Amino acid sequence: MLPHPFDLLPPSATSPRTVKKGVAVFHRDDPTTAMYHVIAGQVHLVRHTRQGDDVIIHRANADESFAEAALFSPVYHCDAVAATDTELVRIDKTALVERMHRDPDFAIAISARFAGQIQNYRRRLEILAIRDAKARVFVAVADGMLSGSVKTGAAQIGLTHEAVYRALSSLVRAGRLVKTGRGRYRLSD
Amino acid sequence: MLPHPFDLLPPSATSPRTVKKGVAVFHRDDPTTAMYHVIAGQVHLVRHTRQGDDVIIHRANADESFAEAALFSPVYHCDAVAATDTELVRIDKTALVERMHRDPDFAIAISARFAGQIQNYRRRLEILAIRDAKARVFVAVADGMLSGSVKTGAAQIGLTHEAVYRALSSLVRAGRLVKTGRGRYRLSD
DNA sequence: GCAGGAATATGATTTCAATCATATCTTGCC
DNA sequence: GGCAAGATATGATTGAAATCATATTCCTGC
Repeated sequence: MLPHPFDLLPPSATSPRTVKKGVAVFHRDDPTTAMYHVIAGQVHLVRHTRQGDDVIIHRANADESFAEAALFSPVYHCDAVAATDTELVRIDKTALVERMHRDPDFAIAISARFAGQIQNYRRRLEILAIRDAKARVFVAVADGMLSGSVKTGAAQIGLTHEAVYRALSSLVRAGRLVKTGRGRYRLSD
Repeated sequence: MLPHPFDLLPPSATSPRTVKKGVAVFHRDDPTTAMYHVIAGQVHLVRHTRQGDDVIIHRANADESFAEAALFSPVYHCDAVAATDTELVRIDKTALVERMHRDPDFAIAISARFAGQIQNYRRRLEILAIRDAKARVFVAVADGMLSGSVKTGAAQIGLTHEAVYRALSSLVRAGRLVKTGRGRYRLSD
Protein backbone atom coordinates (compact mmCIF):
# COMPACT_ATOMS: atom_id res chain seq x y z
CA MET A 1 0.00 0.00 0.00
CA LEU A 2 2.40 2.65 1.23
CA PRO A 3 5.87 2.78 -0.29
CA HIS A 4 8.91 2.16 1.83
CA PRO A 5 9.81 3.53 4.33
CA PHE A 6 6.36 4.94 5.13
CA ASP A 7 5.20 1.37 5.61
CA LEU A 8 7.35 1.26 8.76
CA LEU A 9 5.13 3.79 10.49
CA PRO A 10 2.58 2.49 12.99
CA PRO A 11 -1.07 2.42 11.86
CA SER A 12 -1.77 5.31 14.20
CA ALA A 13 0.39 7.58 12.01
CA THR A 14 -1.47 6.91 8.79
CA SER A 15 -5.11 7.16 7.92
CA PRO A 16 -7.10 6.64 4.73
CA ARG A 17 -9.04 9.54 3.38
CA THR A 18 -11.38 9.85 0.43
CA VAL A 19 -11.82 13.19 -1.25
CA LYS A 20 -14.52 14.04 -3.76
CA LYS A 21 -13.56 15.72 -6.99
CA GLY A 22 -13.04 19.43 -6.50
CA VAL A 23 -12.64 19.24 -2.74
CA ALA A 24 -9.48 20.63 -1.17
CA VAL A 25 -7.11 18.42 0.81
CA PHE A 26 -5.42 21.47 2.27
CA HIS A 27 -5.09 25.17 1.59
CA ARG A 28 -2.17 27.46 1.20
CA ASP A 29 -1.08 28.96 4.54
CA ASP A 30 -2.82 26.26 6.53
CA PRO A 31 -0.52 24.96 9.27
CA THR A 32 1.06 21.74 8.00
CA THR A 33 -0.07 18.56 9.73
CA ALA A 34 0.57 15.85 7.17
CA MET A 35 1.90 14.71 3.85
CA TYR A 36 -0.10 12.43 1.57
CA HIS A 37 0.10 9.42 -0.68
CA VAL A 38 -2.33 8.90 -3.55
CA ILE A 39 -3.86 5.45 -3.73
CA ALA A 40 -6.24 6.19 -6.62
CA GLY A 41 -7.28 9.31 -8.45
CA GLN A 42 -5.37 12.52 -8.93
CA VAL A 43 -4.61 15.58 -6.83
CA HIS A 44 -3.64 18.96 -8.23
CA LEU A 45 -1.29 21.22 -6.35
CA VAL A 46 -2.40 24.71 -7.32
CA ARG A 47 -1.29 28.25 -6.78
CA HIS A 48 -3.39 31.28 -7.60
CA THR A 49 -2.14 34.53 -9.07
CA ARG A 50 -3.64 37.86 -8.14
CA GLN A 51 -5.23 37.97 -11.58
CA GLY A 52 -7.15 34.83 -10.79
CA ASP A 53 -5.10 32.47 -12.94
CA ASP A 54 -4.74 29.01 -11.45
CA VAL A 55 -1.28 27.62 -11.94
CA ILE A 56 -0.93 23.89 -11.47
CA ILE A 57 2.35 23.28 -9.66
CA HIS A 58 2.08 19.51 -9.80
CA ARG A 59 -0.29 16.65 -10.52
CA ALA A 60 0.04 13.76 -8.08
CA ASN A 61 -1.21 10.51 -9.59
CA ALA A 62 -1.94 7.10 -8.14
CA ASP A 63 1.08 5.66 -6.29
CA GLU A 64 2.67 9.04 -5.91
CA SER A 65 3.04 11.10 -2.76
CA PHE A 66 2.86 14.85 -2.33
CA ALA A 67 3.51 17.60 0.18
CA GLU A 68 6.75 16.05 1.42
CA ALA A 69 8.13 19.53 1.87
CA ALA A 70 5.28 20.23 4.28
CA LEU A 71 7.13 18.06 6.79
CA PHE A 72 9.74 20.78 7.05
CA SER A 73 7.62 23.86 6.68
CA PRO A 74 5.16 25.41 9.13
CA VAL A 75 2.51 26.10 6.45
CA TYR A 76 1.47 24.67 3.10
CA HIS A 77 2.68 26.75 0.18
CA CYS A 78 -0.13 25.88 -2.23
CA ASP A 79 -3.62 24.42 -2.41
CA ALA A 80 -4.19 20.71 -2.94
CA VAL A 81 -7.43 19.87 -4.71
CA ALA A 82 -8.74 16.49 -5.82
CA ALA A 83 -8.96 16.53 -9.62
CA THR A 84 -11.09 13.41 -9.56
CA ASP A 85 -12.64 11.40 -6.76
CA THR A 86 -9.52 10.40 -4.91
CA GLU A 87 -8.36 7.90 -2.33
CA LEU A 88 -5.48 9.09 -0.17
CA VAL A 89 -3.44 8.04 2.78
CA ARG A 90 -2.71 10.84 5.20
CA ILE A 91 0.72 10.53 6.80
CA ASP A 92 0.93 12.41 10.05
CA LYS A 93 3.69 14.97 10.12
CA THR A 94 4.34 14.89 13.85
CA ALA A 95 4.57 11.11 13.98
CA LEU A 96 6.83 11.01 10.95
CA VAL A 97 9.22 13.73 12.05
CA GLU A 98 9.29 12.38 15.56
CA ARG A 99 10.21 8.97 14.20
CA MET A 100 12.96 10.54 12.14
CA HIS A 101 14.31 12.10 15.30
CA ARG A 102 14.23 8.88 17.23
CA ASP A 103 15.29 6.46 14.53
CA PRO A 104 18.28 7.49 12.40
CA ASP A 105 17.84 4.52 10.08
CA PHE A 106 14.33 5.67 9.35
CA ALA A 107 15.50 9.20 8.67
CA ILE A 108 18.14 7.85 6.34
CA ALA A 109 15.56 5.71 4.56
CA ILE A 110 13.42 8.81 4.03
CA SER A 111 16.41 10.62 2.59
CA ALA A 112 17.15 7.64 0.35
CA ARG A 113 13.61 7.67 -0.99
CA PHE A 114 13.80 11.39 -1.66
CA ALA A 115 17.18 11.05 -3.35
CA GLY A 116 15.79 8.37 -5.63
CA GLN A 117 12.93 10.63 -6.60
CA ILE A 118 15.28 13.50 -7.32
CA GLN A 119 17.27 11.25 -9.62
CA ASN A 120 14.11 10.21 -11.37
CA TYR A 121 12.81 13.74 -11.85
CA ARG A 122 16.17 14.88 -13.20
CA ARG A 123 16.12 12.13 -15.78
CA ARG A 124 12.63 13.10 -16.86
CA LEU A 125 13.62 16.75 -17.14
CA GLU A 126 16.60 15.81 -19.25
CA ILE A 127 14.37 13.77 -21.54
CA LEU A 128 11.89 16.63 -21.91
CA ALA A 129 14.77 18.93 -22.82
CA ILE A 130 15.43 16.90 -25.97
CA ARG A 131 13.74 18.74 -28.83
CA ASP A 132 13.78 16.16 -31.58
CA ALA A 133 10.91 13.72 -31.16
CA LYS A 134 12.87 10.73 -32.47
CA ALA A 135 15.79 11.37 -30.14
CA ARG A 136 13.42 11.92 -27.23
CA VAL A 137 11.56 8.68 -27.87
CA PHE A 138 14.80 6.78 -28.28
CA VAL A 139 16.08 7.94 -24.91
CA ALA A 140 12.72 7.24 -23.34
CA VAL A 141 12.87 3.66 -24.59
CA ALA A 142 16.47 3.36 -23.38
CA ASP A 143 15.20 4.61 -20.02
CA GLY A 144 12.35 2.14 -19.86
CA MET A 145 9.80 4.93 -19.81
CA LEU A 146 7.79 3.36 -22.61
CA SER A 147 7.57 -0.07 -21.05
CA GLY A 148 3.88 0.41 -20.31
CA SER A 149 1.41 1.42 -22.97
CA VAL A 150 2.55 3.85 -25.60
CA LYS A 151 -0.35 6.17 -24.91
CA THR A 152 0.47 6.68 -21.25
CA GLY A 153 4.19 6.83 -22.01
CA ALA A 154 3.60 9.50 -24.63
CA ALA A 155 2.04 11.83 -22.08
CA GLN A 156 4.97 11.28 -19.72
CA ILE A 157 7.48 12.35 -22.31
CA GLY A 158 5.50 15.33 -23.53
CA LEU A 159 4.51 14.11 -26.98
CA THR A 160 1.24 13.08 -28.57
CA HIS A 161 0.80 9.36 -29.04
CA GLU A 162 0.80 9.84 -32.81
CA ALA A 163 4.19 11.52 -32.67
CA VAL A 164 5.49 8.66 -30.53
CA TYR A 165 4.17 6.00 -32.91
CA ARG A 166 5.77 7.76 -35.83
CA ALA A 167 9.07 8.16 -34.01
CA LEU A 168 9.02 4.49 -33.03
CA SER A 169 8.37 3.36 -36.62
CA SER A 170 11.10 5.60 -37.87
CA LEU A 171 13.59 4.36 -35.26
CA VAL A 172 12.77 0.77 -36.15
CA ARG A 173 13.23 1.56 -39.85
CA ALA A 174 16.59 3.14 -39.00
CA GLY A 175 17.57 -0.01 -37.13
CA ARG A 176 17.97 1.74 -33.79
CA LEU A 177 15.03 -0.03 -32.17
CA VAL A 178 13.56 -3.49 -32.51
CA LYS A 179 9.85 -4.11 -32.41
CA THR A 180 9.24 -7.03 -30.09
CA GLY A 181 5.47 -6.99 -30.34
CA ARG A 182 2.46 -4.80 -30.76
CA GLY A 183 3.37 -1.62 -28.92
CA ARG A 184 6.59 -3.18 -27.55
CA TYR A 185 9.99 -1.92 -28.51
CA ARG A 186 13.53 -2.30 -27.22
CA LEU A 187 16.98 -1.09 -28.16
CA SER A 188 18.67 -3.04 -30.93
CA ASP A 189 22.11 -4.34 -30.17
CA MET B 1 30.09 27.87 -0.64
CA LEU B 2 28.28 24.65 0.22
CA PRO B 3 24.51 24.79 0.63
CA HIS B 4 22.91 23.97 3.93
CA PRO B 5 23.12 21.49 5.58
CA PHE B 6 26.33 20.33 3.93
CA ASP B 7 28.01 23.39 5.44
CA LEU B 8 27.60 21.76 8.83
CA LEU B 9 30.05 19.02 7.96
CA PRO B 10 33.61 19.32 9.27
CA PRO B 11 36.28 20.37 6.76
CA SER B 12 37.64 16.84 6.85
CA ALA B 13 34.46 15.59 5.15
CA THR B 14 34.68 17.91 2.18
CA SER B 15 37.43 18.57 -0.28
CA PRO B 16 37.76 20.76 -3.34
CA ARG B 17 38.49 19.10 -6.63
CA THR B 18 39.12 20.49 -10.08
CA VAL B 19 38.34 18.40 -13.11
CA LYS B 20 39.44 19.17 -16.64
CA LYS B 21 36.90 19.08 -19.42
CA GLY B 22 36.25 15.52 -20.55
CA VAL B 23 37.68 13.90 -17.43
CA ALA B 24 35.48 11.55 -15.43
CA VAL B 25 34.56 12.24 -11.81
CA PHE B 26 33.41 8.67 -11.34
CA HIS B 27 32.37 5.70 -13.44
CA ARG B 28 29.34 3.49 -13.47
CA ASP B 29 29.75 0.50 -11.13
CA ASP B 30 32.53 2.18 -9.17
CA PRO B 31 31.93 1.75 -5.43
CA THR B 32 30.33 4.94 -4.16
CA THR B 33 32.51 7.07 -1.90
CA ALA B 34 31.07 10.56 -2.27
CA MET B 35 28.49 12.93 -3.62
CA TYR B 36 29.46 16.24 -5.21
CA HIS B 37 28.58 19.90 -5.41
CA VAL B 38 29.45 21.98 -8.46
CA ILE B 39 31.11 25.31 -7.70
CA ALA B 40 31.77 26.29 -11.31
CA GLY B 41 31.46 24.53 -14.63
CA GLN B 42 29.18 21.69 -15.62
CA VAL B 43 29.15 17.94 -15.10
CA HIS B 44 27.24 15.51 -17.28
CA LEU B 45 25.79 12.34 -15.84
CA VAL B 46 25.93 9.89 -18.70
CA ARG B 47 24.81 6.37 -19.47
CA HIS B 48 25.98 4.41 -22.47
CA THR B 49 23.89 2.09 -24.58
CA ARG B 50 25.34 -1.06 -26.15
CA GLN B 51 25.18 0.68 -29.52
CA GLY B 52 27.52 3.35 -28.26
CA ASP B 53 24.95 6.09 -27.86
CA ASP B 54 25.64 8.36 -24.93
CA VAL B 55 22.50 9.32 -23.06
CA ILE B 56 22.81 12.31 -20.79
CA ILE B 57 20.84 11.59 -17.64
CA HIS B 58 21.43 14.99 -16.09
CA ARG B 59 23.52 18.13 -16.38
CA ALA B 60 24.68 19.50 -13.05
CA ASN B 61 25.46 23.21 -13.24
CA ALA B 62 27.17 25.62 -10.89
CA ASP B 63 25.55 25.65 -7.43
CA GLU B 64 23.93 22.30 -7.99
CA SER B 65 24.84 18.99 -6.42
CA PHE B 66 24.76 15.53 -7.91
CA ALA B 67 25.03 11.86 -7.00
CA GLU B 68 22.94 12.26 -3.87
CA ALA B 69 21.53 8.80 -4.51
CA ALA B 70 25.06 7.44 -4.32
CA LEU B 71 24.85 7.96 -0.57
CA PHE B 72 22.37 5.12 -0.43
CA SER B 73 23.70 2.85 -3.14
CA PRO B 74 26.82 0.66 -3.14
CA VAL B 75 27.84 1.65 -6.70
CA TYR B 76 27.34 4.59 -9.05
CA HIS B 77 24.69 3.96 -11.67
CA CYS B 78 26.16 6.19 -14.38
CA ASP B 79 29.31 8.01 -15.42
CA ALA B 80 29.99 11.59 -14.36
CA VAL B 81 32.10 13.57 -16.80
CA ALA B 82 33.13 17.22 -16.68
CA ALA B 83 31.54 18.97 -19.66
CA THR B 84 33.80 21.97 -19.14
CA ASP B 85 36.71 22.62 -16.81
CA THR B 86 34.95 22.25 -13.50
CA GLU B 87 35.43 23.07 -9.86
CA LEU B 88 33.76 20.67 -7.45
CA VAL B 89 33.46 19.94 -3.80
CA ARG B 90 33.62 16.28 -2.94
CA ILE B 91 31.40 15.37 0.00
CA ASP B 92 32.51 12.20 1.66
CA LYS B 93 29.80 9.57 1.80
CA THR B 94 30.97 7.82 4.94
CA ALA B 95 31.29 11.04 6.91
CA LEU B 96 27.91 12.26 5.72
CA VAL B 97 26.00 9.05 6.38
CA GLU B 98 27.73 8.59 9.70
CA ARG B 99 26.69 12.09 10.69
CA MET B 100 23.13 11.34 9.67
CA HIS B 101 23.22 8.33 11.95
CA ARG B 102 24.60 10.26 14.86
CA ASP B 103 22.70 13.50 14.44
CA PRO B 104 18.97 13.23 13.75
CA ASP B 105 18.63 16.94 13.17
CA PHE B 106 21.23 16.73 10.46
CA ALA B 107 19.46 13.78 8.85
CA ILE B 108 16.23 15.72 8.95
CA ALA B 109 17.92 18.73 7.39
CA ILE B 110 19.17 16.54 4.56
CA SER B 111 15.66 15.25 4.02
CA ALA B 112 14.35 18.81 4.06
CA ARG B 113 16.82 19.82 1.40
CA PHE B 114 15.91 16.86 -0.76
CA ALA B 115 12.18 17.51 -0.31
CA GLY B 116 12.68 21.09 -1.44
CA GLN B 117 14.46 19.90 -4.55
CA ILE B 118 11.71 17.42 -5.32
CA GLN B 119 9.19 20.24 -5.12
CA ASN B 120 11.29 22.33 -7.42
CA TYR B 121 11.74 19.61 -10.03
CA ARG B 122 8.04 18.82 -10.00
CA ARG B 123 7.26 22.45 -10.71
CA ARG B 124 9.70 22.49 -13.59
CA LEU B 125 8.22 19.31 -15.03
CA GLU B 126 4.76 20.79 -14.81
CA ILE B 127 5.94 23.88 -16.64
CA LEU B 128 7.57 21.82 -19.39
CA ALA B 129 4.30 19.94 -19.80
CA ILE B 130 2.59 23.14 -20.96
CA ARG B 131 2.52 23.03 -24.76
CA ASP B 132 1.69 26.61 -25.62
CA ALA B 133 4.77 28.83 -25.47
CA LYS B 134 2.86 31.89 -24.19
CA ALA B 135 1.21 29.93 -21.38
CA ARG B 136 4.53 28.31 -20.52
CA VAL B 137 6.35 31.62 -20.34
CA PHE B 138 3.57 33.17 -18.29
CA VAL B 139 3.76 30.42 -15.69
CA ALA B 140 7.54 30.61 -15.71
CA VAL B 141 7.37 34.32 -14.93
CA ALA B 142 4.77 33.65 -12.22
CA ASP B 143 7.19 31.09 -10.82
CA GLY B 144 10.14 33.45 -10.86
CA MET B 145 12.03 31.23 -13.29
CA LEU B 146 12.80 34.13 -15.59
CA SER B 147 14.17 36.39 -12.91
CA GLY B 148 17.69 35.95 -14.24
CA SER B 149 18.54 36.55 -17.85
CA VAL B 150 16.04 35.59 -20.47
CA LYS B 151 18.57 33.50 -22.33
CA THR B 152 19.38 31.23 -19.43
CA GLY B 153 15.73 31.12 -18.40
CA ALA B 154 14.71 30.12 -21.90
CA ALA B 155 16.88 27.00 -21.76
CA GLN B 156 15.41 26.08 -18.38
CA ILE B 157 11.87 26.14 -19.70
CA GLY B 158 12.64 24.31 -22.91
CA LEU B 159 12.19 27.13 -25.41
CA THR B 160 14.55 29.10 -27.61
CA HIS B 161 15.27 32.62 -26.44
CA GLU B 162 13.56 34.01 -29.53
CA ALA B 163 10.37 32.14 -28.66
CA VAL B 164 10.56 33.48 -25.12
CA TYR B 165 11.07 37.09 -26.27
CA ARG B 166 8.10 36.79 -28.59
CA ALA B 167 5.93 35.25 -25.89
CA LEU B 168 6.94 38.00 -23.45
CA SER B 169 6.09 40.75 -25.94
CA SER B 170 2.79 39.12 -26.71
CA LEU B 171 1.93 38.75 -23.02
CA VAL B 172 2.79 42.39 -22.39
CA ARG B 173 0.63 43.43 -25.35
CA ALA B 174 -2.18 41.31 -23.92
CA GLY B 175 -1.76 43.07 -20.57
CA ARG B 176 -0.92 39.92 -18.67
CA LEU B 177 2.65 40.95 -17.95
CA VAL B 178 4.31 44.27 -17.25
CA LYS B 179 7.73 45.10 -18.58
CA THR B 180 9.73 46.60 -15.74
CA GLY B 181 12.96 47.05 -17.67
CA ARG B 182 15.15 45.60 -20.34
CA GLY B 183 14.67 41.87 -20.03
CA ARG B 184 12.63 42.26 -16.81
CA TYR B 185 9.00 41.31 -16.59
CA ARG B 186 6.49 40.70 -13.84
CA LEU B 187 2.84 39.78 -13.51
CA SER B 188 0.42 42.63 -13.94
CA ASP B 189 -2.10 43.09 -11.18
C1' DG C 1 35.36 57.46 -25.28
C1' DC C 2 35.35 53.68 -28.07
C1' DA C 3 35.50 48.89 -29.79
C1' DG C 4 33.84 44.35 -29.26
C1' DG C 5 30.83 41.04 -27.38
C1' DA C 6 26.70 39.55 -25.39
C1' DA C 7 21.85 40.06 -24.34
C1' DT C 8 17.66 41.86 -25.98
C1' DA C 9 14.40 42.22 -29.53
C1' DT C 10 11.87 41.42 -33.84
C1' DG C 11 11.21 39.96 -38.86
C1' DA C 12 11.08 36.10 -42.53
C1' DT C 13 11.12 31.39 -43.56
C1' DT C 14 11.20 26.55 -42.65
C1' DT C 15 10.50 22.54 -40.20
C1' DC C 16 8.47 19.35 -37.46
C1' DA C 17 5.09 17.94 -34.23
C1' DA C 18 0.05 18.73 -33.37
C1' DT C 19 -4.20 17.99 -35.13
C1' DC C 20 -7.67 15.74 -37.73
C1' DA C 21 -8.94 11.60 -40.06
C1' DT C 22 -9.17 6.77 -40.72
C1' DA C 23 -8.08 1.88 -40.52
C1' DT C 24 -6.58 -2.28 -38.13
C1' DC C 25 -5.80 -5.05 -34.30
C1' DT C 26 -6.73 -6.68 -29.59
C1' DT C 27 -9.38 -7.55 -25.62
C1' DG C 28 -13.28 -8.10 -22.83
C1' DC C 29 -17.98 -9.06 -22.63
C1' DC C 30 -22.57 -10.78 -23.71
C1' DG D 1 -19.18 -15.91 -32.36
C1' DG D 2 -20.06 -11.14 -32.65
C1' DC D 3 -19.88 -6.54 -30.91
C1' DA D 4 -17.99 -2.44 -28.55
C1' DA D 5 -14.18 0.02 -26.74
C1' DG D 6 -9.67 1.14 -26.68
C1' DA D 7 -4.87 0.78 -28.20
C1' DT D 8 -2.00 0.67 -32.15
C1' DA D 9 -0.75 2.57 -36.43
C1' DT D 10 -0.35 5.67 -40.41
C1' DG D 11 -1.84 9.39 -43.82
C1' DA D 12 -2.96 14.48 -44.79
C1' DT D 13 -3.01 19.10 -43.29
C1' DT D 14 -2.16 22.83 -40.23
C1' DG D 15 0.06 25.59 -37.01
C1' DA D 16 3.35 27.07 -33.92
C1' DA D 17 7.97 27.17 -32.57
C1' DA D 18 12.70 26.58 -34.48
C1' DT D 19 15.85 28.48 -37.36
C1' DC D 20 18.09 32.03 -39.81
C1' DA D 21 18.79 36.90 -40.23
C1' DT D 22 19.43 41.50 -38.50
C1' DA D 23 19.02 45.57 -35.50
C1' DT D 24 19.57 47.76 -31.17
C1' DT D 25 20.97 48.29 -26.53
C1' DC D 26 23.93 47.46 -22.83
C1' DC D 27 28.21 46.37 -20.64
C1' DT D 28 33.21 45.58 -20.29
C1' DG D 29 37.85 46.29 -21.11
C1' DC D 30 41.27 49.03 -23.17
